[in-house]
Amino acid sequence: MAIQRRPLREQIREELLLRLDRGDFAAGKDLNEVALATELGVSRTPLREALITLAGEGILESNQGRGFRFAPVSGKEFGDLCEIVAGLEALAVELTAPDDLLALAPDLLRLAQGFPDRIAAQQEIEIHDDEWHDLLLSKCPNERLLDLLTSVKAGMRRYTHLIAGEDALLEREAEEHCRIAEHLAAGDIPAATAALRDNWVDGMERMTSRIPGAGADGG
Amino acid sequence: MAIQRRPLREQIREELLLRLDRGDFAAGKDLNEVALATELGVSRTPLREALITLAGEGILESNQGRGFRFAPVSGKEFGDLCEIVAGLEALAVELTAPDDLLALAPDLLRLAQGFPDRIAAQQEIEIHDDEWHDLLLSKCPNERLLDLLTSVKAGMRRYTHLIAGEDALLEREAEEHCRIAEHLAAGDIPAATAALRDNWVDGMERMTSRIPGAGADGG
DNA sequence: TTCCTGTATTTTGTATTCAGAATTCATAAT
DNA sequence: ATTATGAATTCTGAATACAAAATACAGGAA
Repeated sequence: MAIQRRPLREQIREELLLRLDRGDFAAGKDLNEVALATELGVSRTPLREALITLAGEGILESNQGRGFRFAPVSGKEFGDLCEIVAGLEALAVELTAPDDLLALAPDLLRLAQGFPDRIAAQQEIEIHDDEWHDLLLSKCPNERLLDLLTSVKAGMRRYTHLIAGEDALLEREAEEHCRIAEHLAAGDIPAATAALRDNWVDGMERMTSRIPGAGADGG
Repeated sequence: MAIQRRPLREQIREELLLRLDRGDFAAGKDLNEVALATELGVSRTPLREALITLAGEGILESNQGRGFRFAPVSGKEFGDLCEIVAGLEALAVELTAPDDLLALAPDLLRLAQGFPDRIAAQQEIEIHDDEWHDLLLSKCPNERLLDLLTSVKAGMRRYTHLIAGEDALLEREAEEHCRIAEHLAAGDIPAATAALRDNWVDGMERMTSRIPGAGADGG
């Protein structure tokens, strides 16, 4: 048995992200530290440490004297995040050895084609999507870049919930993944990164229409 | 008088970054929380909050039961960071309105040409360099991207100290800035971003030779 | 002498306490 | 009726207290 000793703040952070994924938190509403700490069975200290970490990642925002809250969704911010992730993922692909990309291509194609049934649960679809992107990046040697991507993507999750469950959009996503994989299989990395950027830009456009207060500051 | 009420953790974070810039901390050595807190005149609580924030930014690393330490320099990590900043800055330029870049070009050129005297203090030169890059990015509308850049750059500062004070290298830096500004003045944004990437790649190469344990993991 | 082991000390990680700010609610004045 | 004012309450931000882990050190055995 592998005994793991990890700081509470990390475990709490993960639990909070999980709950955010489940949509447990109302965006824009200040969250109560004592209530949350009690619920989690920890004291306020490690909870606050986790909250501060999440604030540093841009997932929460903090206001002096008023505590923390999950940042309200905003079309502008989602667009900003998409641009960033698009740029970073493209960079990660460019930094990956061409041979590795070539080796990865078949698996990526298979994964994209085996997109889960449209009936499948939202969560499952999102996990599948994440898996595809993780596989794509798996051979990138720049560890800091991968960390950064993970962090930025965590801040996007609450947006991707809004899109899930739309058949046409999912089909389009799978199709785009296939195209990217095909470019990689053909050894055409510039085309692949361009398609990858398009994938995120498309995602942004798909989303902005259904974000309350899209384009504007949101609130 | 503008009354400022900011959380201690933020002020402490800035102070720690300042001290890091001054080279007060021995990299790789665990830092003592009680001693540091006493020195700063605060309790351990907000200090630890600042440390956790810095750890989230990759500037510190934390080990269970052993506290925090400034991550030891490593050629590999510096290279990773350069690639990231190069990619992000190039992205920021691409996202800036061409008109804004055109308007910015003369100021950028002037600033690059007026590079401080080689006799000037290290710190002054670094500030000047930062100013140039800040001006370059000043019209980028993607706020999250700018935040991210600030954070990543903060983690690089302890590396840039190692290079300062080398005449030839500084001259080269100024020269590259001029070239980028000229591309922008000519409205050739792709050439400018390419030169910008080169600027960072060059910076990486300039540095790796003088980082202890360059290329390898550094330790 | 060197290496191991057990104890003392130091230092971190977490809980609790305290002080002050923000919010809420009630009351009074316009 | 509405708005302003002030007290009471709630909650955050920071300090202190406590427990457990890590380190340092001393003593003993090989």
